Amino acid sequence: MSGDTQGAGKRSPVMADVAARAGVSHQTVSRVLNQPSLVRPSTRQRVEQAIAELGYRRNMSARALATRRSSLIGVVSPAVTLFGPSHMATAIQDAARQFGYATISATTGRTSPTEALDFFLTLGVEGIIVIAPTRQTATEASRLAGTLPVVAVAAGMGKVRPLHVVAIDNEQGARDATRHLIDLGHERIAHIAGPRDWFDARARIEGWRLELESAGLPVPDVIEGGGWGAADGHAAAQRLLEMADRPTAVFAANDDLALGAMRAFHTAGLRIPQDIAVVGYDDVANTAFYEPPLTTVRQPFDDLGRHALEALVATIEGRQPEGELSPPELVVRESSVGSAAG
Amino acid sequence: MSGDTQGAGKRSPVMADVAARAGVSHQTVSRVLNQPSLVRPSTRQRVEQAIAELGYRRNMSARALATRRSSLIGVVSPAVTLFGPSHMATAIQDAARQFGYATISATTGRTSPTEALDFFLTLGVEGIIVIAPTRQTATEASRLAGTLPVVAVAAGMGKVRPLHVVAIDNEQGARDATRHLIDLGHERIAHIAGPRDWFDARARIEGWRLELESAGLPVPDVIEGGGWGAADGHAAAQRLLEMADRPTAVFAANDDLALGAMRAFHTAGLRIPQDIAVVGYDDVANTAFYEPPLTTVRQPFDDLGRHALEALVATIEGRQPEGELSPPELVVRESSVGSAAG
DNA sequence: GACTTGAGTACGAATATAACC
DNA sequence: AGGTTATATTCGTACTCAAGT
Repeated sequence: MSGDTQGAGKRSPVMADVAARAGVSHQTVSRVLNQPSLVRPSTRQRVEQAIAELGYRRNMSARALATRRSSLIGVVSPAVTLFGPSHMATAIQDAARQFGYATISATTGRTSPTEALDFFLTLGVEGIIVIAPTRQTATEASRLAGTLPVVAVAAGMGKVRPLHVVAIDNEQGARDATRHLIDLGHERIAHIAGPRDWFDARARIEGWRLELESAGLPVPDVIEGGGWGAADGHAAAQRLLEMADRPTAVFAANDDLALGAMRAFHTAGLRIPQDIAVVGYDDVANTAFYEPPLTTVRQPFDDLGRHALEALVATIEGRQPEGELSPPELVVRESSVGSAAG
Repeated sequence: MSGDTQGAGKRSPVMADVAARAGVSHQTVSRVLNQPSLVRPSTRQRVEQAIAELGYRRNMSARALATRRSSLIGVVSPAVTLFGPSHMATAIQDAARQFGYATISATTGRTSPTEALDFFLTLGVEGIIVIAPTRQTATEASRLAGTLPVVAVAAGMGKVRPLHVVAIDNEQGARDATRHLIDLGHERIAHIAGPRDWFDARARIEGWRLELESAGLPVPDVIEGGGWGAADGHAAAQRLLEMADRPTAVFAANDDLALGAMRAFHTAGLRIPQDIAVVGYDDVANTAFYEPPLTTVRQPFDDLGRHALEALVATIEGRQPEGELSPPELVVRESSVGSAAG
């Protein structure tokens, strides 16, 4: 069973090959690559031509070994099926590329945190970004921070040394959503909450509560969604429908919960928003085509991801992280205001 | 500005440290790690203990340099916001981990194919998986295959040496969907197609057409969605509504198109499925909570991803790729059969 | 002395070869 | 011999230091 296997080409050229072709030492080639200004233009050009002709490419492993820098960053995130985390992961990846880093990702749930860390450390990542939606993951993240640079993305951690934390202001977004419903004249505004161990879920509950209180409105019991899925929203809405003093508006902790709730309302014969108004959170894809189009709060996930990466790079390079995050933004659609009503 | 920076700990232990602690040579340590059976149990145990005590961990860069194997695999995929590609990417990642590989991903669109390849080659990936939904990307993928092991995931490529191609049978899925509508008694069944340059889009058109023909039904003109988004489906549906002999059923090339179409139908006052039945494709998240719940075709993306990875690993190791793919599966919901109707 | 270039070695693990009990 | 362990070299790049113009 011998014979040519796919990809079994000739050995790729190394620095020495380039040096030989250009008639210089390998050291000069290295300098052309790393400190071009120190090389005489004519020599440099010869070397560059040799590089081009040979299709030479630096070997990252050797480079990493010599510089003790892998150019690798680890990203830990919860299940990628979730809109926020997956968007952030993409944003992080793009930003990393711009800074010359490649990202390796691990998913919480499939891989245990310890296992993921082990994987990352063996690969020699220079830093880790942890998308930490719960206290547990955040705690684990902060534990790592003693070992190597870590940035956590967590909605409600406050400052936790030695961890740098970036976060969107979920509380403000929730207040905006609730305020919107109050402004429309609603007085009984329910909240379908996400899993209580998520910072985001808690922050949205808090924002909803605070806004109701500041408007002098009653704060009903939170309706527990249990999870983040449409099925959870559907179940929660059914419980809501059985309440004595049924709310006239619902603020759901995310768009999936809202979608499930709307389905339950329709099945029960209620009209949205005439009989019950609905507001979601996240502005996931297609919310504009829900039945009816969903009013929701758009989150600057791209910003957040880029911000997290920049903070990590700053930390790796020993600088102080900076940068501003754009706030969440209410997107008004028909699920709260109707097609032509106010 | 000197002082301790986060993560600036002491240098991590190397093989020599382990060797010193265990009172052996670094060579013996290496053997304990790579060919334990060749080391006397008592020695092995001493070394293993030293490893544990020091928290020693192999340095991948050095290892990669010496073995000429990076344990890295590159994945090229279109925008991650798309359901199929992102699911597959996750499945690939999980499978890769099991085989001892880490995945690095690049997104078509943000990064040019050439640029992505360059990135991968510099990192020294051992192979590449290209999720190639269009002829263009597939062609680019096949071009790489001369350089290193490549597996393409493409819905309609057929066999293209030296490329190994894995694919789901989109045509069959489309036939199943169309058959379902025919069985329900529909005779005018329209198709809202995806972008024509996607293999998947073309295969679904073909399946729809073949099934109509084999049932002796007329094959109306394809309605071009243009893109894959709900907005595209919405626009396409509006054109459909203006048709003289309006269809009684619509098979959309994916769930987003179907969602947009349903929105347009509702706005036009049509009932689904009584006035017009709708079937989608993909079974994305939440389709069970659409208004009404959407009949669709579930694709085995996880299988496909794992399959692609296994094929790549086989190719890297010089074996012949094998394995079976599970077929697509029709998921019947109310958008085609109503809540209690037939 | 300013500017370029080259020789030699370190990085950390793997491995062929030799030495040991 | 046979089973273990040690020595020396290799992988490809970066960087210090010395030498050359």
